[in-house]
Amino acid sequence: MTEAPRLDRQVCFALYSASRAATAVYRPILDDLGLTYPQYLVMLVLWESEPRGVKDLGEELGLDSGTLSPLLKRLEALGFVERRRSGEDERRVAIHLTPAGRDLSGKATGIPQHLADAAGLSAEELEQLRTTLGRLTEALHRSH
Amino acid sequence: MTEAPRLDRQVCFALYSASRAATAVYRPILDDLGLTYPQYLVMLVLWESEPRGVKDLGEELGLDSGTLSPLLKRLEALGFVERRRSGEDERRVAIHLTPAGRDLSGKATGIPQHLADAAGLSAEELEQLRTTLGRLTEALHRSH
DNA sequence: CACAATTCAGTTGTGCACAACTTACAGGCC
DNA sequence: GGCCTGTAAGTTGTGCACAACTGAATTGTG
Repeated sequence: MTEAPRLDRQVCFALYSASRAATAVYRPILDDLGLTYPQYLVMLVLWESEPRGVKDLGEELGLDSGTLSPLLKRLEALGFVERRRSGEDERRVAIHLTPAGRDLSGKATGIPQHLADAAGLSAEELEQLRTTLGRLTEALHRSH
Repeated sequence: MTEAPRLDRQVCFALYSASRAATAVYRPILDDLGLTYPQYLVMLVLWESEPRGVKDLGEELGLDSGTLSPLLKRLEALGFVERRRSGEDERRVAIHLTPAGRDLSGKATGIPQHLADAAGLSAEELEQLRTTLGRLTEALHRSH
């Protein structure tokens, strides 16, 4: 009696749906800044500390150069970052914020609150969700 | 004192990371079946009941025809589904399973267990996570 | 019946993800 | 020094997501 798994019982589908729904909530807000969601993530990392190498960004976000290289070119075309070959190590490209990129940080301040407002969950629930997801992601990465 | 949001405090990033980590766990398993993760989701829906229209599938999965049309063509090329124009309503395309598509269901039986094993969470935690994510997705959709 | 509005699937274009590969550079080893 | 191994970033190709649009078929309304 082999039974096909059911869609509505899959944690994986719940994650996939929730993730897409969350970026959909962010999309119109980020549109105002001229950013996509992955570009916003890169900016978040840079706002914490810069310059950063491509590999460095990749480790922070779990993305490889195949995703980041073109994304960073687009951010550079938008005038938010600058890519400079490192002098010490010619292999490395240091990603610097431009003044416009730094300014964007202020406009992005209230963005996470939008998600919290739209989420329909209490602050504790959101906090617990974040923690659980963190543990889950860790475990999934360790598993292969 | 406008402070830039921090990456590691964002529920949205936690969702995004966990979702990608989960599909990464599924990827090698689904490779054996010849499916991508979104293709697997479509098959899950069809295994529950078929034939289904494109719009019908889209509502179930939260995907539009722009995503589904080419995906279904690939599933047809793989020999797992057949697309037939409906007789009653010539606008509609009914997606039928082929025998090969039906057979695949058996091979997919154990897949969700892999995620559960890799998750490092108890059954209750997984169940609670699924429920919370469901509520979150609902609320996010309602919010716009 | 006529025809306007709606619905369904598909197409086009952009931007991720990710695998596989390439190129350029760095550092160690003989 | 010459070579070998490893590493950083970039390129290519495939497959989603999703917005915007197209074209065909159906439904609603006068």
